Amino acid sequence: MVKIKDVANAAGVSTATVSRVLANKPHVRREVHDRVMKVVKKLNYRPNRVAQNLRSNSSKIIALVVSDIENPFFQRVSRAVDDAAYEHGYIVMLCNTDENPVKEESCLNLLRDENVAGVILSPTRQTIERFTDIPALNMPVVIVDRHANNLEVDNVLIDNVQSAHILTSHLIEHGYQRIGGIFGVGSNTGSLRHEGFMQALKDHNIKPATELIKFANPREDDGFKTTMNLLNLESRPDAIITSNSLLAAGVLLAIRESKLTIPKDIALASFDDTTCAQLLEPAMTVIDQPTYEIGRTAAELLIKRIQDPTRSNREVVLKTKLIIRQSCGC
Amino acid sequence: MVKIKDVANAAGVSTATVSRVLANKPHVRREVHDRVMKVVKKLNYRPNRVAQNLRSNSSKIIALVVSDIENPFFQRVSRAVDDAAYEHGYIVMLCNTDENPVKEESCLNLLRDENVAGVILSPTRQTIERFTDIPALNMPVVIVDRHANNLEVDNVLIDNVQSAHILTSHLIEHGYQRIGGIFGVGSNTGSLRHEGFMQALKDHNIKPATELIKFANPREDDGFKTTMNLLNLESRPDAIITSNSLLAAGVLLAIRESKLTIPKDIALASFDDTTCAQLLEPAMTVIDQPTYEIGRTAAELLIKRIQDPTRSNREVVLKTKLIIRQSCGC
DNA sequence: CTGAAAGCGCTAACAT
DNA sequence: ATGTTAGCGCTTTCAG
Repeated sequence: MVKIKDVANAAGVSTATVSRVLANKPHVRREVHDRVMKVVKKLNYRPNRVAQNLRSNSSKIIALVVSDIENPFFQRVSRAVDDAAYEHGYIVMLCNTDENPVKEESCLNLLRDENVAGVILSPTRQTIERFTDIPALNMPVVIVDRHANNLEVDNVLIDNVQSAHILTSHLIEHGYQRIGGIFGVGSNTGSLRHEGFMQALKDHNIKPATELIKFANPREDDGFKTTMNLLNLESRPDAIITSNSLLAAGVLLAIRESKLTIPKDIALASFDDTTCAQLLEPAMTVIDQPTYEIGRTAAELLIKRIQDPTRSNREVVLKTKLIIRQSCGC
Repeated sequence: MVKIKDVANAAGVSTATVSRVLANKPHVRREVHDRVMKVVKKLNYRPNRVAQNLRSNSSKIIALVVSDIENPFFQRVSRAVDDAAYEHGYIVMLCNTDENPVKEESCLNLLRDENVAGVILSPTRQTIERFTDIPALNMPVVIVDRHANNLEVDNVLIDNVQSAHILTSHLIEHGYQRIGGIFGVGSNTGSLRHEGFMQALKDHNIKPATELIKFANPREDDGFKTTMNLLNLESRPDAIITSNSLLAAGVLLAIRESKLTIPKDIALASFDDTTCAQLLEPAMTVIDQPTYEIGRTAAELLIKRIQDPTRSNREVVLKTKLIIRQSCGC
């Protein structure tokens, strides 16, 4: 492993000069600069990032902490974060919290111990509630998926309440009356989307059928079980809305198991436009979130803040889109 | 930021003792041990991992380098790697190469500069061909998806050739004769699966229709375009096999665009059992790879090697499973 | 414009 | 059993 001292010796300068050259600092004679660079190339020297980090207290790693690594939403976000990071010379560390506050905290601590430059966090509900912990992290944080104005962080999100309202209203306006809803339990987005859902019912003077409104672990199997219960009710729903694509998959499976037909017997609409939502027949009506944009924006906000910690905080709200397909009979 | 010296002072011992206590080293009196731990708790001391890394030349970060972060296969693998890493106190860094050797090399170099403990790599084809570079990395490497016996690495893989053979034979044995194939270009698995495909045709005395056998970027849009070409041939295929789920999605879209029906007009079979493959109607016949197992095995092999670098290298071959569904009319 | 030297926070010989 | 001390590889004053 060739180190800065080797380069300095070979170039006949001090390590300080090599360091200056590599950091493109001023006050180095052109001739010396070139000589050093030549040696760097020749020896194939690469600075030890760990030593740089320890000495200068700054790293080129950003972290992405998500609640479910297998949710297509976060997959697309990761891709965007990775792209943006790579463009700026950062690499990304990915952590999965499984919506578990203990795991989340342990993960955040570990990241701080590694002195990462900053983190993009999709916080669990509990974390949101004791939000004051985040400043204690003492590093730049961008929060995705959740409004947090009284905090020294940037955030990027969509209007979950409004989006759920639009999706629900769409169903109502096409004649559905007994609309069931399955929302992610313990997740921020789940409860916000529930809120929009309820509001839409209210705005259309529909009395919510509480037995049709459920919270479930945002995964396929729980979506399935919950739906089976709904379908076995005496008066089953004529439509179901879910707060993410994993739940929707479970609903679909349950509907099929029950030999019902979409949209004739029951309609289905969900958040997140996945490939699968398009491929299904009938294709699914969804709220499309700008997932790639969310990830890229978060990464760029974070990198800007790392470069200028005094920058004012900002909140970026991105627009969603209702994509109307055949799963609700339109 | 409280450091080891603060703990030492508060406990009335030297930093060496604190270090010993924290590392659970022997030769520390019980009483001292307890006193130190109490101070650690009280001050909420957490060792700086960067300093530890620099000094002891060992880190608790493992890296996962994949060719396409959005491929469901790697998503499931990531989850497994993340789970295993977390259990052993490691965190994982995720890098995406887009099957681009330049990006891959830059990424690998960066990881070495960060002194990561080891990397799980799904190498690009080019890298495989100039395989000698990997030892130069000078860190433990586990290769997934590719056999590499003359190299000081562990690897975990499936039998791609055999799996493709099984899938192809299944179609042949159900009467399909003009079988098209779309394989990922530039990817290892793509060419191995192509090989198994060709072998199966040969073993069944079917003359391969070369105009039906294509290599494409393993993504939905290229799967679509390639399929449109195949379907517009004078004598179109009666079945199509793809080497991954992204390509299969494209094929499906193209078949639908062409108003053909699966499996009546054309059959379809693919690698990777995704939720979508199950949800579709007709559901898709696939080769199911044990993705979670692959990721977990890779992570465990890596961690074992990190802990014992002298361990002999090994290759783990995991079994795949043919899942027969309705997309090929059985 | 360049070099000498201190030190980031920690671990591991080597003493005692 | 515990303390002293010398670095890990780098950046950054401070002198010159």
